[in-house]
Amino acid sequence: MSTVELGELGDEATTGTLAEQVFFRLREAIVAGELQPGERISEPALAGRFGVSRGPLREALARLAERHLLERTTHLGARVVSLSFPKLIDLYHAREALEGMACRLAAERATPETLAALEGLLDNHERRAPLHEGAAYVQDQGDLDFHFRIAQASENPALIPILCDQLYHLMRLYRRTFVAQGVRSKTALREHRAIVDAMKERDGPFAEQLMRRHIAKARKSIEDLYAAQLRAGDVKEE
Amino acid sequence: MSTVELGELGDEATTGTLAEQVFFRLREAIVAGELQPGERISEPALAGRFGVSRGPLREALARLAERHLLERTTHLGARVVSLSFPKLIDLYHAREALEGMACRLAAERATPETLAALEGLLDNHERRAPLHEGAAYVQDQGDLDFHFRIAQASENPALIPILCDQLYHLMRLYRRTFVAQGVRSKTALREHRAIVDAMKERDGPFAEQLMRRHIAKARKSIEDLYAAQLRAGDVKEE
DNA sequence: AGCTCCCGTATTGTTGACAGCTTTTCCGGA
DNA sequence: TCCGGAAAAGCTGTCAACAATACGGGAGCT
Repeated sequence: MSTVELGELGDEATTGTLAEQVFFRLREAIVAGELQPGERISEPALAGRFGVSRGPLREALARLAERHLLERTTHLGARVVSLSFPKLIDLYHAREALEGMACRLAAERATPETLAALEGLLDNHERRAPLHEGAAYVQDQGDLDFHFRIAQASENPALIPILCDQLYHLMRLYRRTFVAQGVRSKTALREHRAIVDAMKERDGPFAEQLMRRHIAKARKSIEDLYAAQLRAGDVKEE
Repeated sequence: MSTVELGELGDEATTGTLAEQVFFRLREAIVAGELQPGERISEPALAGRFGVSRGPLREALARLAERHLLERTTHLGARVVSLSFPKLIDLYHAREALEGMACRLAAERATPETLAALEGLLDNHERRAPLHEGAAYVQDQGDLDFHFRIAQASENPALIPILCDQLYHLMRLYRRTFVAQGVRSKTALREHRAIVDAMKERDGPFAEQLMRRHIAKARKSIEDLYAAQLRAGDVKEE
């Protein structure tokens, strides 16, 4: 139910301390939209819902706040992070930098098997894409899978946590909320192909450049969408 | 005692909940070297030292682990993160990507006042540099100040926390431990000048390129140092 | 009527104690 | 002397209760 291909790529672990379990379950609840963005969180209520005491819960809250999925205010409680177009655009700037670098490193380091797996991933996407046309959900999930699999292939323990533990889940949250820019599905797949090709040629700098342009294009399409909605008055400026 | 110029740039706050205070004090203790890298942390001991109960302390531990200053293992406790050359090199790769982007954004967005302040900062560094030749400590602190002031000037709430809340303190920790690569002081200052010049010309892409080369050069000098120590057998490979 | 002040209520912040796991130590045997 | 195992000590994980603060409503004053 969670991912399209293979297993999870993050730091999941269904076992361990209660604080850990609550951390994962709560994160999933946020990303899945069970707890709406901006919604206030009641500690006693959540503790009851998860069947734990407030101790482990507060530990989980602290961790999630550190990852910017929650915002805590002293004596006032925690709220699910609130979303906005400007924040999403900022996120894409960070992704452009980080994933570009990750792509360069992955191009230089990834094993042939990893590269083949990446290509297989794209084959699957291509095969599935025409099936439910416009159903961008699967496609988007696949897109995230592709991006963060490259992050892992960078084998850089400084980049991976930032991309896979922080930005990845924020992106999932945004995808769930600001749906359906699946318009770029077709051309995105083509760009993914080009990236993998560059990686197979072991051309790190070029792979980085392609990845950066790929993400920058996605950002621009979001900026356009934002500008349009601004003109239509659909969304408050801020 | 803490910074060379102006006030702190992070998220400090001496007041608030106990958990918050402990978080800041413990982070400072780690970065300052009071708690040595790799050292095990006893919750009762630390709780006693800070005069708080274990509840708030554990919240602080969870947050610090999220920022990779601690490593926690179930039923086994927390350890201060252990340092290594490869990790430091990975860190520089991340910085190259992130600070490059931050520099580009700052070049496009920073107010003339901010740019002037940046130049003033460099003037101060230049004035102080020859005073205590080789005393790279102040110089290094100044270097970090410069870099993370640019991060703030990017005005990107996705980049700033990563650079200023996570990488900044890790860098301080490494500087304290793997001392004295102040050899690059002179040329680093020149490169800083060039970066600010590009920013003043509002040439975002060029400023980014300069920043990336600047950080890449620093990384390479560290890689050389590492290779030399490897040959000398000073440090275990891993 | 509207504003201010005050009090009750609910929620967050914090504590101390209990349960389970890990490690250490100590003792007996080879 | 060295090794193995069991008990004990210490630590981490968890809980329920206490303290302090913020929110909501009503009375009283202007």
